[in-house]
Amino acid sequence: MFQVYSWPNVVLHLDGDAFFASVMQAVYPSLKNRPVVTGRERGIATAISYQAKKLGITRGMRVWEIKKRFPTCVVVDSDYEIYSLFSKKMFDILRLFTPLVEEYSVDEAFADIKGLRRPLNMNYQEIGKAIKDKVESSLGLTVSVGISLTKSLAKLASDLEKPSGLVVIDGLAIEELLKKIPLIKIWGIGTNTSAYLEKLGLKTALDFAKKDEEFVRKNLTKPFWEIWKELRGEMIYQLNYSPKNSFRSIVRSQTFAPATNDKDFLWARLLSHVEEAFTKARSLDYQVGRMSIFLKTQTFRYFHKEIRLPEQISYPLLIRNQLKKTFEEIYQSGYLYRTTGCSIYNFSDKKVSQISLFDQGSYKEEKIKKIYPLLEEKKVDFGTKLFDKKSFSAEKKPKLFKIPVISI
DNA sequence: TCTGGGGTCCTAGGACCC
DNA sequence: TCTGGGGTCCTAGGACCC
Repeated sequence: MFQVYSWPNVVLHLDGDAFFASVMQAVYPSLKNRPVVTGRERGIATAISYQAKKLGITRGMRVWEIKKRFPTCVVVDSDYEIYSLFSKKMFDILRLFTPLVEEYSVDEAFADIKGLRRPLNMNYQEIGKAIKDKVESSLGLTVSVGISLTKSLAKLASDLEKPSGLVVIDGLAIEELLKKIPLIKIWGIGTNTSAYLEKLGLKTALDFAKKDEEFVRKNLTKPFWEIWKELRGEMIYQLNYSPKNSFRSIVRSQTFAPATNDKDFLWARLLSHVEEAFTKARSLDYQVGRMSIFLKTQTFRYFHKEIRLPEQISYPLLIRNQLKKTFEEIYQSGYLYRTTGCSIYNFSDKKVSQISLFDQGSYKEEKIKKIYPLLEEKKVDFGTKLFDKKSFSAEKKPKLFKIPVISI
């Protein structure tokens, strides 16, 4: 049933252990071997060192609660620049062994190590060990490594003996591995699908992998068929070696406490999210083809609507009226809202887009472009109330400033 | 896990057209 | 005016990941 020929493909998964917390411990020796939590600036535990996990601290726990209940725990601000520096070093070390590296996220990478046994004169176990040792000794933190026939299997393997684990699963060992894995632990199967599969009588990854194709096609959609194949040792997910420097969408959102139905407040937050999203788009030289805005209520209802854009744009000022109109459509006074946000997508590259001098919209856009830097500096928001971002705190309601109307 | 913020991909079904 | 059938495009929404 499973792929038994040992190594049709060899995928290595490298995963930093409690990465953000471990980086902090590597950078600040005083934190070594101590319970450490990052995310102080947000008031919520983002990453938790293994020592802190032992105390019972979990992701999302409030910082005040941690300080109160676990006084020995050190809570620090996140430092994404340091994380990304360590991330880069980690990937560079992996590249000493093979150029075929996919940087999957800041703390995870896949590598194709097929065919390296002979040139390195090591078996796959030894190659994994060499990579792991090199990363750990160079960076002063631990990582876990999984090696198997597909990405999905390699990911399960790396997770099996965390922290500082090294697990190699060849074709013959797949069944033993999957036996131990509950459905929810499979990459790509979340709470909904695992609950659904349990209803159909399955419990483990092995139960799922053992089902025949007809069952999978009848009961599940394509993404799960792919996972099913991957678990059986058939490589469906190819590695992607191109650096991640493009986006299909950009989201900016913020949750505040307490929830509110203050319309001016919500509108102002929303506008600043739109500005932020477009600012990032401009920094990438993207023009924006589509966008939507959303509100989430205290009871986790989600209201959102797409805004029709007349053309590809770079500055949201052009569509401020539609924005306002759409906001009015989704805002209902009967709810308390906890989150506002905006999403922009359908990008085109500004450099290659055509700008016609006779095009009314583009002309207006050119004009806006000239005055926009001034506006950004002053945080002018064209006739509505605006919040100074620095004075904004999720805990207390910010002050309102009245800004004069400017027209162009 | 009582829920922060930033992403990706897939699919059903309505609108519209012939 | 009613009717059948099929294709494509688009949007909302679901599910999942780090």
